[in-house]
Amino acid sequence: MNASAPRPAARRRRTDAKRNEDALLEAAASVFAASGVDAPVREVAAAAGVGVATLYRHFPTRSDLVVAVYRHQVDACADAGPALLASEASPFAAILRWVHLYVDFLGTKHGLARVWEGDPDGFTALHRLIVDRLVPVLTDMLAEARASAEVVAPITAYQLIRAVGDLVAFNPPDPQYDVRRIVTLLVSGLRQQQPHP
Amino acid sequence: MNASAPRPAARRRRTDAKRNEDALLEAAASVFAASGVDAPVREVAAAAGVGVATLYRHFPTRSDLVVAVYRHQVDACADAGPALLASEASPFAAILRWVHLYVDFLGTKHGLARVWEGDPDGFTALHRLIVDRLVPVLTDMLAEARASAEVVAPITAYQLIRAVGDLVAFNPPDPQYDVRRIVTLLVSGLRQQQPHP
Amino acid sequence: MNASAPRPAARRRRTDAKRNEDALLEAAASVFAASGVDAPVREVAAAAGVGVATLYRHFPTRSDLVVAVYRHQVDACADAGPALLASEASPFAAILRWVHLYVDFLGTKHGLARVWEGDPDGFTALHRLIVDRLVPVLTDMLAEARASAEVVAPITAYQLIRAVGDLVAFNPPDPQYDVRRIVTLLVSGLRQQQPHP
Amino acid sequence: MNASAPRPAARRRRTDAKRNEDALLEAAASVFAASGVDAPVREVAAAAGVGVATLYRHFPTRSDLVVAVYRHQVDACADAGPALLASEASPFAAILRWVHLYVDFLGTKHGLARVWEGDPDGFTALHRLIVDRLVPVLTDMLAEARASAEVVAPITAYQLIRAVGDLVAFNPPDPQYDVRRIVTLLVSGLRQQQPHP
DNA sequence: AATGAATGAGCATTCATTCAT
DNA sequence: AATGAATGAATGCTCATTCAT
Repeated sequence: MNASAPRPAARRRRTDAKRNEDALLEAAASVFAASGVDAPVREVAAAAGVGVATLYRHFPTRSDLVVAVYRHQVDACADAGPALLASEASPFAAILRWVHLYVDFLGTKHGLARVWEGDPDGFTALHRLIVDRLVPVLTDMLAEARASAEVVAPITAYQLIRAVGDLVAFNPPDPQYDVRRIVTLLVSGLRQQQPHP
Repeated sequence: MNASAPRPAARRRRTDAKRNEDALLEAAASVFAASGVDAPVREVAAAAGVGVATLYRHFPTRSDLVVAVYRHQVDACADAGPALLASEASPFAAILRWVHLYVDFLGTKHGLARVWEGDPDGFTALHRLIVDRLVPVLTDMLAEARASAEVVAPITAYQLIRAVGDLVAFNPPDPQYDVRRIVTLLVSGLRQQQPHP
Repeated sequence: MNASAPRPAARRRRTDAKRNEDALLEAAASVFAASGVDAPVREVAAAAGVGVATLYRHFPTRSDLVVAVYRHQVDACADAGPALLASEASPFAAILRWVHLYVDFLGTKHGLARVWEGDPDGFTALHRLIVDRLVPVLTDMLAEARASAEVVAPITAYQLIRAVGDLVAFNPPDPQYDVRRIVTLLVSGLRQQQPHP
Repeated sequence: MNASAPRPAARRRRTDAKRNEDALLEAAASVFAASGVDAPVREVAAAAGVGVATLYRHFPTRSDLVVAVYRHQVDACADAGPALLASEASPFAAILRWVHLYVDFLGTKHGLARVWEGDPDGFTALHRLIVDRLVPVLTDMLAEARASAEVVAPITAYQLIRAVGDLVAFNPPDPQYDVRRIVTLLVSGLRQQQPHP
C-alpha cells in the first residue's frame, strides 16, 4: 500500500458519500423546482432517500445546499459568455442569447427572488456566487456592446441580472405569461436612450 | 323594521363594525408595509386592537384582506390612466408615467410577487382585482401608443403589469439597485422591434 | 349590566383560562418532580391535557413556568421565617426548622441546581425569585442568631441557601442517603468557629 | 506465538491503540472541564483526533469514559488519606484537608452531580469507583476522629462524600459563592452534636 | 358581533449510536 | 483496529384557524 493508492475501504467510503451527496443535489434541484427553495429540508432528505442528518452533514445550512445545487449551472452560464461574444453576429445578439441562457438556469426555481434580499439567514452565499461569476461576464459583454453603440442605456450588469432574476423567479411555466418575451423586452430596452419618467 | 329607520342598536352595531374594519385596514396596510403581506394575522389584529376572530369575520381569507387594503390605491391608479393620456405629451409618455404610478402603488409591499402565482390559498382576489381594473386601462393606453407607432413590441398589458410587479415586489429601497431605472428600461423596450432570441 | 358585574361570557372565558393555567401548573409540578425541570415542554402540556401552544401562551419561556410553579411555595417559605423566629426556642432552632422547610420546598425538584448557574436561557427568573424572597428572611434570622452568639461561622444567607439547594437538588428520596441529615450537619456547622483548611 | 515476543505488527497495533486511548483521555478531560461531562461524544472524539467509533471501541459507554478520565485522580485522592492522617495535627484536621483534596478533584467537572443519581445510562461506574476507593478511606479517617472524640455527628463517609460532591458539582468558580467555605462549614458540623430539626 | 383561548400540525436542528468498509 | 457517514428520534417553537362564551 502506498500514498498513490489509498486503501479500498477509504476510497469506497468516499464513493458512497459522494453518491449520497449527488442524490441530495438531484433531490434538492427537483424539490426546489417543485416547491421553491423554501421547501422543508425533510422533503429534500426524503426525496434523496437519506436521513435529515445526512443532509445536514453535507450541507450544514440551507444556503450551502442552494449554492451547491446551482453552482454547476452558474459556472456553465459564466463560461458561455465569451463563447457567445465570439460566435454571435453582434455583441447585442450575444447578450440576448446569454440572458436567455441565464433564464434557462433560473428556470423553475421558485422563491429564488429572496436571493436578492439581504437575507442574513440563507441566500447570501448564492447571491455572492452569482455576483462573483456572472456579473463580470455580463459586464464585459455590455462593454463590447457599448463600444459598438448597440447598447446605450446606462444599466449595469448587476442591475440587469437582478432584474432578470426578479422576472423569472416567481413564474412557473404559464401559457398566459411567457417570461422569455418579457425578458426580451427588457433587453431590447438597452438599445434605447432612456426617457425621463 | 324598515330600511330608512334602523333601530339605534343596529345602527350602533354597524358603526362599531365599520370602525373595526377601518382599524383593520389601517393596521394591515401598516403591517404589510413593515413585514410584508405574509405577516402573521395576529400581528395585524393586534395592531388594530381587535381579536383575531374579528379579523376573520371581516376578512375570511388573507386574500380578502390584501385586496381590501389595496383596493383604494388600485382604483386611484386606474383612474389616472385616462387622465395621463390626456395630459402627457404622447401616449408613450403617458404609459411611462402611469407605470411609475403603479410602481408607487406596489411600493413597500414585500411579498406581493406571490400574487401572480396560482396560489390557491391567497392572492387570487388581488390578482383578479388588478387584472380587472388595471389591465383594461393599460390596454387602452397601449392601443393609443400603437396607433401612433410609438409602441411596436407585441406585449400585452397583462404581461407588462405582471412584469412590473415582479420587478418591484421584492425590492426594498436599495442604493445598489434602483427599481425605477429598471422599470424604465423595460418600458422603453416597447419602442423596439423585438429581436429573436 | 354594570361594572361590578362583568358579562358572564367574559368571566367564564377567564375562568376556563385560569383552569387551564392551574392544570398546567399542577402538571408542571408533577412532571418537574418526575423528570426534572428540563423535561420536554410537550410532556408538561400533555400531562395538563392541553396543546403545547396553550402552554406557550400562558408561559412564554420555560423560566416563566418554573417560576410560576414554585412561587407559591417560595412565598410560603418566606412567610414562615418570622413566625419561626417567634415560636421556636432560639434563633438557631428557628433557622434549623426554616432550612428544613426550604428543603421541603426544594423537595423532589430534580435539575433545580441549574438555577444557580448563570444560565442565560432559563433559570434567571427563579434565581432572582429565591434571592429576592428568601435571602432577606434568612439574613434576618442569622442576624438574630449571631446576636445571641448561637451562630459564629461567617456564612451569608445567600451562601447557605445556595448550598442547601445544591445538596437537595439532585437527590430523590434514597434510603442510602438522607438529605435532611446532611442539611442538619451543614446548619450545625454554623455554631462552630471555622477552621483553616 | 508467545507472550514475551509478540509479532512486531501486533505490538505496533497495541502501541497505536494505547496512543489513541491516551489521546482520548486527555481530550475527554479537557472537554469535560470546558463543557461538562454531558458534552457531545463527537466533541471528545474530534478533540482527540479520532473517529467517534474509535471512542466507542475504547469506552463503550459514556460512563466508562468518565471513569477512565477520573480514575487516576481518584486513586491519588485515596492514597492521600492515610498520609494526611499521619502528617496532620489531628484526625479532624486530616479529614478537613482530605475533603478539600476531594474538592480539588471534583474541581471543574460540571454536571458531575448526576453521578449520584441512579442514572441507568451513565455514571454508575463512576459512582462505584468513588464508593469503592474513597469511602473506605474516609471511613477510616472518621473512625479515628471519633475515637479521639473530635467528630461526634453520626454521619457516614458515604453521606459526606456525596454531600461534598453535590456542593461542588455545579459551581464553577464564582466570586459570590466560595465553595470551599461551604465545604468547610459542612465538615465543621461534624464536631457538633446533631440537633433534632 | 367580538373576543381571545386553544389547538396541533409543521419545521429546523442536534445528538447518541450503529455499521459497512 | 479505525474510520466517519448515516440514521432518526427527540425537542423547541410558531402560526393559521376554530370555537365556546
